[in-house]
Amino acid sequence: MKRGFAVAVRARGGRGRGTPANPAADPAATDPAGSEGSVPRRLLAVATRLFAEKGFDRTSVQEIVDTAGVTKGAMYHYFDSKDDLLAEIYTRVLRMQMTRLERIASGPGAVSERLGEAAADVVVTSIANLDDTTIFFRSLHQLSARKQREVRNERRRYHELFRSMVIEGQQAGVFTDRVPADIVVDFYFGSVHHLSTWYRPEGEWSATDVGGHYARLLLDALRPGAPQT
Amino acid sequence: MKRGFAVAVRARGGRGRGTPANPAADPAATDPAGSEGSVPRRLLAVATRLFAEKGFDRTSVQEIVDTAGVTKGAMYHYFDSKDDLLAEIYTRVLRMQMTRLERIASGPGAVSERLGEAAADVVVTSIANLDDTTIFFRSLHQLSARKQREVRNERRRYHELFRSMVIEGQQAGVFTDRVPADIVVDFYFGSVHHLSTWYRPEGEWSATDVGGHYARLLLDALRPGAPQT
Amino acid sequence: MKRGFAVAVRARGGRGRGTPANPAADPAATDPAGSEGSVPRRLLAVATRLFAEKGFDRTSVQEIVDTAGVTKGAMYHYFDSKDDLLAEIYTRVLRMQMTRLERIASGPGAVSERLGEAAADVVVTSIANLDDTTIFFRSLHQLSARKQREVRNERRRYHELFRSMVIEGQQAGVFTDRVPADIVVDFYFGSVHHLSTWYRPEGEWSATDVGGHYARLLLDALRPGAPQT
Amino acid sequence: MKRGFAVAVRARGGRGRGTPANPAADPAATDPAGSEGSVPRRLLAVATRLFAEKGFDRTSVQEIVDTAGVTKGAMYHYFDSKDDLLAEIYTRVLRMQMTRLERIASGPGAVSERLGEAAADVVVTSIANLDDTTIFFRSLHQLSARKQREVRNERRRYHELFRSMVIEGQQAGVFTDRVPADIVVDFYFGSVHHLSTWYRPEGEWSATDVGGHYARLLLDALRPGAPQT
DNA sequence: TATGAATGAGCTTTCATTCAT
DNA sequence: AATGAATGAAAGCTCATTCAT
Repeated sequence: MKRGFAVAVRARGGRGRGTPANPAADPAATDPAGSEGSVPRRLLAVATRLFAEKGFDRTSVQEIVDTAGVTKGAMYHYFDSKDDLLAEIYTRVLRMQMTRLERIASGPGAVSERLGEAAADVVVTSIANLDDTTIFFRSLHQLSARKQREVRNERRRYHELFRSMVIEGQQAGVFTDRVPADIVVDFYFGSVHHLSTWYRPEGEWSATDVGGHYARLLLDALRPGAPQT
Repeated sequence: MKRGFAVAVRARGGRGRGTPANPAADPAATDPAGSEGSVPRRLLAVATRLFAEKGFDRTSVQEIVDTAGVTKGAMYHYFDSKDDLLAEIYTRVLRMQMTRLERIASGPGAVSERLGEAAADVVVTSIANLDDTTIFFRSLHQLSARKQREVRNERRRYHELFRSMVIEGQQAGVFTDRVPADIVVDFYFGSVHHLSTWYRPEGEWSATDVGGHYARLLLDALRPGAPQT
Repeated sequence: MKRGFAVAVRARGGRGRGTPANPAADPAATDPAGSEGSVPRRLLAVATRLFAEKGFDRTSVQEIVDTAGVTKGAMYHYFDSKDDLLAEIYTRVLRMQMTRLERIASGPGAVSERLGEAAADVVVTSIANLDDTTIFFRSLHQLSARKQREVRNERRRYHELFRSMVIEGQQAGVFTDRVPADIVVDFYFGSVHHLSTWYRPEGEWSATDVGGHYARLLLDALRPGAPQT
Repeated sequence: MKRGFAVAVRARGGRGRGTPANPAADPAATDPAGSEGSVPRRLLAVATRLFAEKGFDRTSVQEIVDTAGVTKGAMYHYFDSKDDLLAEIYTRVLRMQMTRLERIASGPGAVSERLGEAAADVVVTSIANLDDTTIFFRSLHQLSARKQREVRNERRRYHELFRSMVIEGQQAGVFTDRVPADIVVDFYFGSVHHLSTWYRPEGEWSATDVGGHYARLLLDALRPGAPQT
């Protein structure tokens, strides 16, 4: 994104379900479609939806600006390129999830409680921002090499923090160490990233249900004791 | 794929195996169908590698045929479209995985053994065909609506079979039913599909290692007994 | 067409209505679709239908051979090119119409009777071979320059013969010469060539009706006497 | 045509008026929209000439834009497709001819005078726009099904108006009704549409000559009285 | 007499981006 | 802060024709 613009787009729920993940930050809720928020905000919101729906490469800049009700000139005034729009979405998602994880990991309580809370929270957040989740796991390779590296590094830091809780529990004997912490983390986040391929808001389970079940599965898998044959 | 061609491409795993771009310069012309298998076979192999490396939309037909050492006309002689190439890859993967799962599920042994074997096998197979795995979870939305439906149906059948083992164990009391079988299955296959985002053949773990760990995590999560808080 | 093949395709009616213009030449009437007559005959028949339906440029050789139930190799065995197919159609039409006109023009009877018969006959024949008529007026420019010249020359001979009857009548005082014979002929054949744009076999008028009306209009326009203001 | 552009191209007749292929080499840049009218206007003019010369399918978009001295992007900025260009030509011709006929038909004077004037006028107009006339009768089937229907409907309205004059004369006894008015109209417009296949501006007759002769033939054919045998 | 794989040139269309205003 | 005409490169696909068999 071009320097000098503070955009701070609020998170938007998956495909139309407005489930703000951070409702406190929602300023004006009286926005008819097409004129909500500032121009860059609108562009980012529209791009997120379209990228999730049709994929980055199949979404044209023309379509984005038409849907946002602005012109190409306006878009190129705020963003360097179409890639920039995608990079901005990644930045926003990473920042949000990192912030939440840091708060939980540094909180009080036993490590199993903190890990459980973090595991459930990332599920709930991923569901609340299903479009972001879809884009995240599907469009990484469409980012520039430079930006891909940035994203991967940031992601690694996130995984490290999560992993440090697993290791803490293993060292304390609260979790089994039959499976290396690295693998546990990749195992779990694979499940989380794939939520967008099967979760439907109108379906049987709420985001909280799924968060609870996923956390349960993780914690139970880490229970010490004789392995299941 | 156009009717009347039996292609039977064998699964190929890793990336980077070069295919001469200019087979005209190939002196050993004793191979009647080019430098590496028949033309459609070569096209499918090359397309798999390129789609996994760069994504479907970023791989041009020109690039595919140049790499396979044929012309566009030849490609369109065997395949209806670029989409058809992708569809063929999906068909091949689905058939292979379904066949393996059916064999394992109908085998002898306790349900926990069969589930564990199936869980490990799908990991090993996914790693042996990492390109296929990458394409599978990333390119579904680039298939035609019709073909997408077919793939999803076939995939559902696969999940059903896997789920039936989970349920069998839950009813027998071998597995806990704290988490619904549906969610267990989606949880596990999320992890499996995402193997391609982190697994590196040159890394610390063999495919069998990972298969063992993943199966272990699944079975342990299903162990009956008091839940971990 | 390649030398050495006698094809002698019988005329076929417009779009499915088998109204052979020259029924005496029809040898075998027991032909299931797809195997009627010799290969070149079938190709010509199929090409005629498709060229009339979709236009020359929009009909692919593949489509022609598929419909005729043969392969491309077979087609190129009998015809030099796709253009050759079209040229053959023109040759056939021209020959047929010229033969008929020569017979009528050299017959007995008053010039007005002969002109009327010729005028009606060309209408009936054009309707009986509506596909040919459609192709004739629409595809001339798709012929090679060489073949175009041939067709135009042949056409000129045909017009000359028709015109000679008009002039004969004008000189005999049976027809008015208010309008030059040249223009009368172009005027009339414009109407005839356009039959294929409006005439429908299932419609109100039979081919004979239209032939009668067209001949009537021509003869009445040529009646001597005070002009209509 | 894309919404929002008013093009209003004036009708152009003969062929061969060259348009510089390389307007970049045009020093007189005071004309803000290129060397000859606005870009869409130029494209339409060039397309009309080329479609008439070589046929719609044999004229490539590349050829059109090169001749007009613009790029493909520019063309697709103003027109949805190559078909759209053709559709625009049809719209223009239909509108022009309808307007003229309406003016004449609703004018004063006896029906025979009005019919004669209309008959001569359509000839003169068709000759003044020979390219349009060529395209009109030859390319209808290359239009989209939707647009074809529109054109046919508009054409039917035109024919209806012309036919209403014939019927008016027949009912008044000024014209014979030996031949149904429907057939008279199709007969006459066949002749008119085919003008482009034989009329040459450099030839023996002026457009007015031909218009007079054609109208004469029509009116004389409609004269009441004993038919010519 | 016929096959059908393969060619290679050409087609229409899309699109991110620029730039004069 | 914003417009929208124009660019230029590349995309997917079609097709008449050839040729070894």
